Amino acid sequence: MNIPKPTDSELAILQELWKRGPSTVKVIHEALSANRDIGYTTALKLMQIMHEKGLLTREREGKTHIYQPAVSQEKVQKQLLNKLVDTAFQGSAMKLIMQALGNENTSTDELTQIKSFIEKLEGGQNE
Amino acid sequence: MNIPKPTDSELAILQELWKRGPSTVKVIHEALSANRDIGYTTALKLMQIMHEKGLLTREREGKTHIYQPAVSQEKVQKQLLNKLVDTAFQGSAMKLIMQALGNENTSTDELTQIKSFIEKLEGGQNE
DNA sequence: TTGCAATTACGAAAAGATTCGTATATACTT
DNA sequence: AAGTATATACGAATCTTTTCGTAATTGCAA
Repeated sequence: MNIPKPTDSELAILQELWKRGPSTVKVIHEALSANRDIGYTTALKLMQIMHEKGLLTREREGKTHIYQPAVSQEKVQKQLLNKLVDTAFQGSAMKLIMQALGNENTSTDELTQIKSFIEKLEGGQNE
Repeated sequence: MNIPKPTDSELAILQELWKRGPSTVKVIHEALSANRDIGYTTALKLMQIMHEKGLLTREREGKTHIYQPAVSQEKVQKQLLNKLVDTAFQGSAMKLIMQALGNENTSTDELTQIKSFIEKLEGGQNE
């Protein structure tokens, strides 16, 4: 069984949960409010829907619910990345990587990190 | 004035136009039909909307319209990539690149290409 | 010019996402 | 036990995207 692709709002909520760990609607609502105007019940409803969809798990704790991501950050990143590669880069991860490298000024330090990561990959891939 | 972010359907149409060059609705509809069920007037409407939004230009040619992308593929790729970096990778292009590298099996050949691209970047960035 | 086939224009329905108001439930305080 | 504050549940309005049916237009062929 596969998880559905999260919408933009849902992704924002997942980000907060990955960052903060298990949280109440109240906490997430406050976090989202820092970035944009959003009513409490809007946040609540979104999280309820995400729970129905299987994106979040929850547990009762007294009168509130404690929510948690039901999916790992890595898995969702992978999902969104693959989709972008398919729809915008003709399925070529390399094209995407080149664009990403060219886009912003990645620091020389980061470039070095990436390079050594590639070298590690090259080592493992020789068979 | 900035172009709006294309939706998924719109992106699919842009891809066809980038690939094929200026095309009629008929041609694009046929191309899309290869991948999914879509009515002719649906494709037409999408392209009309994209024209209104400024994503496509068009020109009358007898009784039909010839459509063209009004935005470059690279610009749209950049736009979508930046958005993904922001919303899913905490603004870190490096994280995204590492994920992309790890994800699929990029061929050793491609890895080499990427590495030499990085070296070129490093060269230019030392100042 | 009349008729036909292809194309466009338009409007509105359907589906999905986002928003929030109001009602209900819950636990704590007095 | 009653009152209060906080949280949840629910339903509906709104907005965006996708869909397509129907009507109008266009150019060509007879």
